Amino acid sequence: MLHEDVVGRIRAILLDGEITPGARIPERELCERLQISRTPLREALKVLAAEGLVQLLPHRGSRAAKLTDKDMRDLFEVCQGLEALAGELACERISDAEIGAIAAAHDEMVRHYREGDLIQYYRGNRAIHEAIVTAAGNPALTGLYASVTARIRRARYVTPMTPQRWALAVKEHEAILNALQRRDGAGLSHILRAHLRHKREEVLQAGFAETEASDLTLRIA
Amino acid sequence: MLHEDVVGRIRAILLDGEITPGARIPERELCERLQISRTPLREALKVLAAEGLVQLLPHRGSRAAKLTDKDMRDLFEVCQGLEALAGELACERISDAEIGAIAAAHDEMVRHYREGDLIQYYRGNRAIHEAIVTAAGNPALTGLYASVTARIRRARYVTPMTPQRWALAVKEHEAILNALQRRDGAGLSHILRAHLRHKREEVLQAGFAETEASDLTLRIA
DNA sequence: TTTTACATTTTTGAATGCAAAATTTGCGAT
DNA sequence: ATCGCAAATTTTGCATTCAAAAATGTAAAA
Repeated sequence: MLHEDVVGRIRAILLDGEITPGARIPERELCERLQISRTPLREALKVLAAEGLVQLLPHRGSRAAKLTDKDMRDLFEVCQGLEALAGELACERISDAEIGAIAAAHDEMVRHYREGDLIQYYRGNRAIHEAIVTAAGNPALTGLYASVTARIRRARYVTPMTPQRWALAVKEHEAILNALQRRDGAGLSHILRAHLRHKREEVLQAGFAETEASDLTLRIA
Repeated sequence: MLHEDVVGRIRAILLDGEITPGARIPERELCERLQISRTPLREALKVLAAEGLVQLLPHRGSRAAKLTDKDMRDLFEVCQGLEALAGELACERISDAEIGAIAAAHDEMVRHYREGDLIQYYRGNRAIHEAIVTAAGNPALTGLYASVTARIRRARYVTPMTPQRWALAVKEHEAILNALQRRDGAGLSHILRAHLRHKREEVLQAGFAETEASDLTLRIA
């Protein structure tokens, strides 16, 4: 009843950016806060280290994993590959109902775009990508995807979203939905790669930042 | 000095099949054998559970993860996707020296094929695939690939290797090397997918087995 | 003879304790 | 005043201990 939650709670703390990348993770403090002893906490930290969210230094405690630019590029590449694979598989297996749900989510996302609501747009965007991965019907793939996106998201970088980029992203999403509806696996795979590549370029251009999100910037994933 | 090894040693025990899939993992026994207390052992088991090699049942201990046919199919699909991605990236980044090393490994593998040495053939085969993934120069990808192949390998299934299949595999490997030498990413990606698909078909046709490897059968990965 | 209820044993999950390593602090010398 | 070194404190890693849950075994009743 204890250990299962602990991993999730610490993961949430890391993803929320409450402990910033590279910062030390104070065992005693977390123990008090979560009202647990060090044993389950340390077990959880080992698990998170295996996931790549935490870095364990022998006799020097654990830190929130600090990702370099190279690490981010690598993760984006893998994310791209996984999404491309998911897209192909999804086209073979997705049901009409699932396509309908994604189409609905897409329309809602486009509405948020028209309203200029970037936060809701990103939320919808993420939901669509996750739905495609889920539609692949491959739990192993879903798990790896979740792990990779978690690491990317944790990086807490910010990127300016220009009107041009935003318009391009929406356009690409139209193509994604279209390919999905035609169940064109190869096509979808191709579009997803381009889509992710564009996103990656934004991110790497922007670099990392510790600043909070302002009007036109937002951490994405 | 303790915990780092423990995960590796237990992983080795699982990969060697010393604890068969589905079997319970006796904590006390392993503690005595590894000469450690339960704390680091349990930490290691949690890590391996996160990797998918171990299954944790609340208040019922841990078991070596039992993979269903579906699980295997899923893992093969992911493996395919990762290798395809690795192939593309490798073609962009691989050095002439690395290509040379892979070509040498390939020639050696073909020699083992000609000699009918299946065990050495598989060893070489695996080395080549790993070299391609490494050549992608993406540690995140390498890590995920290692995790997926470990889970597949651990399944300890056997598959009969017919002369036809073997010949096809070698032929495909010729194509793989060729695409790599031409740095034809798209082509390599395509070939690797087909290659893995064939391998998967063998495996799923054969199903799982607990029997030991005989002359013409061998567990592969 | 079979089944069910209960007590015992075993095993798991978490807390605490202890030794070693690292960081911090304080003191003295230059 | 600053640098260096050593002692003290903190923190980490592992072992041990303790409580709770599950498995097992036994006995009694149908």
